[in-house]
Amino acid sequence: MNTLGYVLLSLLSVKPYTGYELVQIMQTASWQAKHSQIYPLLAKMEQEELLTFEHVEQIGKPNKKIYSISDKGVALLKQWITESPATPIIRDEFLMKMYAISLTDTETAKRLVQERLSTYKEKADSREAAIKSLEQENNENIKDITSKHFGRFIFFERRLRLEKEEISWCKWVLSLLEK
Amino acid sequence: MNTLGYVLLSLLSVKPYTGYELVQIMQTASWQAKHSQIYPLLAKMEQEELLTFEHVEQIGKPNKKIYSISDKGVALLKQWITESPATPIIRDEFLMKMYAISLTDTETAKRLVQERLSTYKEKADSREAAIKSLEQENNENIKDITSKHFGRFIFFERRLRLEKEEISWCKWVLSLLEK
DNA sequence: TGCTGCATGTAATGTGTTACATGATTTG
DNA sequence: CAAATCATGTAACACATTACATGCAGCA
Repeated sequence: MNTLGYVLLSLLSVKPYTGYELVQIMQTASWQAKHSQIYPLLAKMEQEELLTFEHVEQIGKPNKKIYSISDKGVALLKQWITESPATPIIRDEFLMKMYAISLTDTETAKRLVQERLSTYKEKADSREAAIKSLEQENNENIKDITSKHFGRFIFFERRLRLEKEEISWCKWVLSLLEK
Repeated sequence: MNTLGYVLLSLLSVKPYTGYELVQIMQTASWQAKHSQIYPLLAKMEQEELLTFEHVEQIGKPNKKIYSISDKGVALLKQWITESPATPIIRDEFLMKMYAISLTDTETAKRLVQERLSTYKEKADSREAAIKSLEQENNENIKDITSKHFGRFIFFERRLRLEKEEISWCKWVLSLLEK
């Protein structure tokens, strides 16, 4: 089992999802993968009895498979969580462009930072909405580790803070570029 | 040419480096790569005349090749910078573990967050040192885009802010776990 | 009528990691 | 005396992306 497998287990530990949904969720999470990687892996994990799936026939839409984590999957996931994580991998093209930004003119620099700012404003907005709905849907105390939603709460909060930080950095750089 | 190639060009646009040094720099940058990927690519880029290298014989140490960016390389890099960057890729095992943290006990959770906190404290410290030395080595105004060091300055600053944010989030989570 | 969303899957290709290989010098 | 640092390189393997493939519904 590779890390992606454990990531899928983590997501499915909250509730059952289709492969299609997992792709969407991962886009705004801290691990990305394309459907071509996810579908075969889900099938493999189902064969290894870490997951089960339910076939759902639909009208007007393609049929789907809803995957759930098994007891064996939960046990494996629990064990993985306790192990020390590998150092995060970041591949940020934009930031590498900033590294050599003096090669370009101020206008291009401003445009790039402005684009980045807009992107992250949108991201932060939808993240805030996600946190709010998580809070509203659960009257219980999600700020307690015993809550089923605690993990997602601190996770979303982490991502939101990153996004806000990005926005504040962009504004700071723009102010330097205005001079 | 793939993105890694452009990343190497970005780093070499500041000053010449050996492949070995590039690996070290990239570890704390926003793109990581192993030497097994870098050495063949540098050779290929040299053949395409984007880079030149100087053979340096050493005593007591292995000989080395110091790579410099060529005019052709600079032109290609400039063009790349102006293009809209791809969305960043994040693979953060730790955060994905946090997603499912309620499966584990409070002590394990604390340990994981504490480890993360320590790692990022160290990172932030060395980052601060790097910024200070960049400021001190250059009396000129590095906060101006015309400065050759402006790019690295805003880049380092970005990374430092991320690292500080991580520390503050860790402390926040630990405070929630203490309850 | 062409595009997007829903939903799954495979094949070919490209990128990245681990392992193999070498060898002197310094540090614990 | 073992491990780490410097320094480069290749080969095998694992992981990830792009492209190919299908098909209905709703929207502009």
